[in-house]
Amino acid sequence: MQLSDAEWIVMNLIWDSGPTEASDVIAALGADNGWSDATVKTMLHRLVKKGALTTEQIGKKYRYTVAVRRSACVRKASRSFLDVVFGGDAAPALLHLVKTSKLSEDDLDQLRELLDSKSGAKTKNSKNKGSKE
Amino acid sequence: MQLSDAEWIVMNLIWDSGPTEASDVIAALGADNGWSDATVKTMLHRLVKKGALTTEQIGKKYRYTVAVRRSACVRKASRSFLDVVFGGDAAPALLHLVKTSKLSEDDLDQLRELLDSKSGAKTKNSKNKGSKE
DNA sequence: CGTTTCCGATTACGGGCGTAAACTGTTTAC
DNA sequence: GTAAACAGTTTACGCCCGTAATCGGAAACG
Repeated sequence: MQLSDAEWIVMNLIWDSGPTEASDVIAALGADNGWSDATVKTMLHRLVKKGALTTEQIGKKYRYTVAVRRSACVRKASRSFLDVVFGGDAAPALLHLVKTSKLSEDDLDQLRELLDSKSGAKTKNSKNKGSKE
Repeated sequence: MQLSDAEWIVMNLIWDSGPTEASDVIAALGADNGWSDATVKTMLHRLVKKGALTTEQIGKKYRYTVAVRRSACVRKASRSFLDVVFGGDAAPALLHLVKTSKLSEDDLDQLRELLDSKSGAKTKNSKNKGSKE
């Protein structure tokens, strides 16, 4: 599933909130993004058409429900980003992102753990590396 | 500077190779991407029009030279990717990318070092702050 | 009931993009 | 020097996207 920038905003909301009515999407996103009601409705419609959302009719209203897994879309977008900007090479991308991102101590710790878990099961502690290079 | 996917391919080549003639761009990218000569020429022209490339006439031929810094484009694309897909939150993005990427032991070590250097340990040896990314 | 109100569907429109043919001017080969 | 080759410029076209007005049917209100 291939989402445009604006569609990501809508999908992110519905992934976070669960099935949502159009009016709620409009309320939640319209003002914030400067979208008119019509614009939001168009996007919902297009998302249904492309299979990212489904509508179920609840009583007389419709609810929009995600039909694709967020993780799949994230994976696809990430892959595309890596391919386009970094030629598919993840390492420079990660170095860049880490360098340019604000990360909390907690974030850093989580990342360290993840790195270690990817390093065989060696559970080596990274804290004792050479201090300067 | 905002580059389309196809434009990234062209720009990546010229960033890597330095000033390049159209024929060389066509030779390097055309077959590989299934682009006709005309397609490559169109993209070069559009990149000039949008200010990403300049043409200098060397003798009777033209060379296309980058007019924007790669780092600036990478930064912009990364920012946009983070904003769109992860709501601007770098930490989940990094966790995801690390999880889903194949990384060599060297890559992992480099990342660990970088993480450590970002940790409160803002040691006074700030000699490597102007990294090029 | 008829009219207003909601809400989803249809239609619209300009711009960007991928793709590429056609045009034009210059250089080169016969 | 006239034709072929090359290279940059114009024009083209269909699709996606952001943005939105309008249509049409059902519900609610008076």
